[in-house]
Amino acid sequence: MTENNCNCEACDYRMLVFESLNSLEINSLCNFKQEKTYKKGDIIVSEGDKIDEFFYIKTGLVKTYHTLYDGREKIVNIATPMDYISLLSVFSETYHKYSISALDDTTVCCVNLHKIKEIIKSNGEFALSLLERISKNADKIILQNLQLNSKHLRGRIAYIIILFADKIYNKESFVLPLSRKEIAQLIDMTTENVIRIISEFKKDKIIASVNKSIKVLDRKKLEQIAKHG
Amino acid sequence: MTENNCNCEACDYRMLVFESLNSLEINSLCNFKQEKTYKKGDIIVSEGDKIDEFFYIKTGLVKTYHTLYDGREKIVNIATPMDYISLLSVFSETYHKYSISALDDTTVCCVNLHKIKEIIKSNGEFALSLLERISKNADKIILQNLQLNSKHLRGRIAYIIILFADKIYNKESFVLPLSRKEIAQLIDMTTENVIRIISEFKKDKIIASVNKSIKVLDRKKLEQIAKHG
DNA sequence: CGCGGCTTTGATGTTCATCAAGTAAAGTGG
DNA sequence: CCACTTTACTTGATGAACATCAAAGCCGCG
Repeated sequence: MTENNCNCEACDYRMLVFESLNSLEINSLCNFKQEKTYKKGDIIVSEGDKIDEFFYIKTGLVKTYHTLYDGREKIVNIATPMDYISLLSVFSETYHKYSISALDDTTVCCVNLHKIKEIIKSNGEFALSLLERISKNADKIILQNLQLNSKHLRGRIAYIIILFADKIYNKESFVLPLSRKEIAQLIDMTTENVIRIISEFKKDKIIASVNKSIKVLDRKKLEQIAKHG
Repeated sequence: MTENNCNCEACDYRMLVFESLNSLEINSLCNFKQEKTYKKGDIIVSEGDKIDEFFYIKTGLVKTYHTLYDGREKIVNIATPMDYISLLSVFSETYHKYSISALDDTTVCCVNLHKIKEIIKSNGEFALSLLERISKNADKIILQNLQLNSKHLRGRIAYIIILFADKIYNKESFVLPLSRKEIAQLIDMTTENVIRIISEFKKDKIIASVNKSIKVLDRKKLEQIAKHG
């Protein structure tokens, strides 16, 4: 991980994240933030770490995951640029309940949490917009998990292929940022079955795939499996 | 459902929910709220309803659930007095994504959402406390689902028996507010298997149970099953 | 008092995890 | 850069966990 600093007032992301802050607030915030860059695979946050920063992704991709008592890891969310990656815990807990690591080279803006809270207290407009964004994020996670759990394995695989194609890459053809094992951890199944089902989809000409590259061939069928599988 | 009004400034729940509001704010809010009472089984909110109120439970018990495309229902949360039952959607969506119904005779305080947002904007202290409470709630739901899904059926049943004993009734002996079918919908399994496993627990003297009453007999064993089952 | 929904138990079948074993790929140290 | 180790990927065979189906008793309610 490396750190560097930047000018918040001129920051491209200001509009997207802190649009309701005025120049004064932005500048006062500027000294309480750090931009950090991580390499693919780097751990950004470990479960149990003290929470004292509020994170959002500027570039890259990260996974949020939780380790169960027996060592199994469950991936809770994949976050893309502009997402607040801290989940909700930041405002309700003192220690992180989830670990976060980089799936790709990633730049994160880390803002002092105490300072953020100060601004929430003094700027209600900002408080509300934060509440809205964080709510949406948590809601998405809850609903997504609910949907996934209601499906058979084939349906889950179809679901996440569509999710990556639509929500993350906006392309019918992309390179999966996750290993088979990580896909398994994301959608609650075994690595073996992830592989088996991807192979089936290939055989059935629903997708094409070499290693981690995926190309959607039969969109309609994939959607049907995602829904009814 | 019946409605009636009450004096917010003298409300017992004020401290717990709106503690950071001053007399002026409370009184201005008072005209924008309604207390409603529901009978066991009544539907409080239906999926698709427009969101224009913010709810919290004063007395009783409710379930929040989502209906899947094929008609199956998944229970997302059981809310007890003082809980905000609107989940997060209230701040991020215009239409409810979940239905809410009363598991018991229930009194709900419904506050005009527009008014709440106004107060959030003008009172940062309130905004922050709301953010904290809502975050905690969503976090609990996410983590609870994650834990449940990582367990076998016996573990799930043990888990929710403990949950009801500890978090809802604070007693080793209680009457389940849910039917077998609803338990199944809460912890993702079939009604038949809920029944089977409860029967097993009875046979093994881990719990005693007649109809919907449950009494924990072997706490240690139950906890062990909840963890490792 | 009969109908529909909830509960219960048993028998059967399917889905999925586990185990095993082998190949390919990707780090690691000399 | 090559042997070496480790980690990821892949396929098949087996068995366990769980859903589904069927059938019957129970209870509340119009």
